[in-house]
Amino acid sequence: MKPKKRSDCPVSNSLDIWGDKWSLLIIRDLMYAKECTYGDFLKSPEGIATNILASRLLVLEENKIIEKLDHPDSKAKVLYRLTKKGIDLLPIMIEINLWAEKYFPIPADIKAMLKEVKKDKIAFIKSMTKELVG
Amino acid sequence: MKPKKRSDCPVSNSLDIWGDKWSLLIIRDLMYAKECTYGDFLKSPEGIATNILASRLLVLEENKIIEKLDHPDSKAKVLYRLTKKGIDLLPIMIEINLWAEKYFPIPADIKAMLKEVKKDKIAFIKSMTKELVG
DNA sequence: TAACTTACTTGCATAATGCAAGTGATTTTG
DNA sequence: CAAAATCACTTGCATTATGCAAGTAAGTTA
Repeated sequence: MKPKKRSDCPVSNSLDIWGDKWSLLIIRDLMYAKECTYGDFLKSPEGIATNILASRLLVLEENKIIEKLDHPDSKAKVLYRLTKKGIDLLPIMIEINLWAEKYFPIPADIKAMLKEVKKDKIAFIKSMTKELVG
Repeated sequence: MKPKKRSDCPVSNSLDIWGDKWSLLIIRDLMYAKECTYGDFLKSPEGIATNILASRLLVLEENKIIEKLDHPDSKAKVLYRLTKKGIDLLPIMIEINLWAEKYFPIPADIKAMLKEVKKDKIAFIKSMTKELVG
């Protein structure tokens, strides 16, 4: 663990963990899929480099945002999952999507999801959290 | 403008603009102060380097998150302000603070602000938006 | 008008990212 | 059951971004 703490600001502290171009995409994948293997992350459309993926996964794990699980089918595979701390990033992720929707063109499937969000944001978060925890 | 667009994902598109360790801190400063000079940003506790600050301000301006204004007192000074697009990042900023509050120790003044937020999030955003726009 | 601010730029060292190839432990296949 | 494939990474190296210190030009103050 590096002695990174630029200030007492909560925003700064948060960015010290996941404030880069890749971490939130890893977290996004886990929110959509609940469980991902290393290879699953590599398949995402943004095309993360494998060494970067390894280093981000390590930082996220060290900070208890994600955790590793044994894969039920094979010892060669590893499953990654969000912890509660990671799942709690969901409101941030949703607000990012809502902001983006206002200013960029958005894929139809995500637009449909955001329609649900806007009906009842709290209910949406609660239900998705339940799904990810369980 | 660089041809940066890693995917159609709204999260990815957003991170392409402000997904780094500094941009959201600049935006935070503008949310607290409404208007900042170049020197004001440099005074923030995280200690951004002046060349990095210049490059981030440029990217944020190119993406219409912030805008430059003439300083009323002096031609030597420049005022930076959030655009509506920038102000609309407020919900994200709030959720980051709320997440951080759950998992880190938080300065008392920010804690007090978050208490207000939790009383009525929508009202808080509306009133702060109004203040920043006006 | 000389000293000082202000908003940057520049040069250079260091760190992070990106790409291609490699490794060792499993797991599947012929 | 040995060889090929899969899986989760590492490693080496080129490129890019960040960080630091110093410099500069326009504008302001004493």
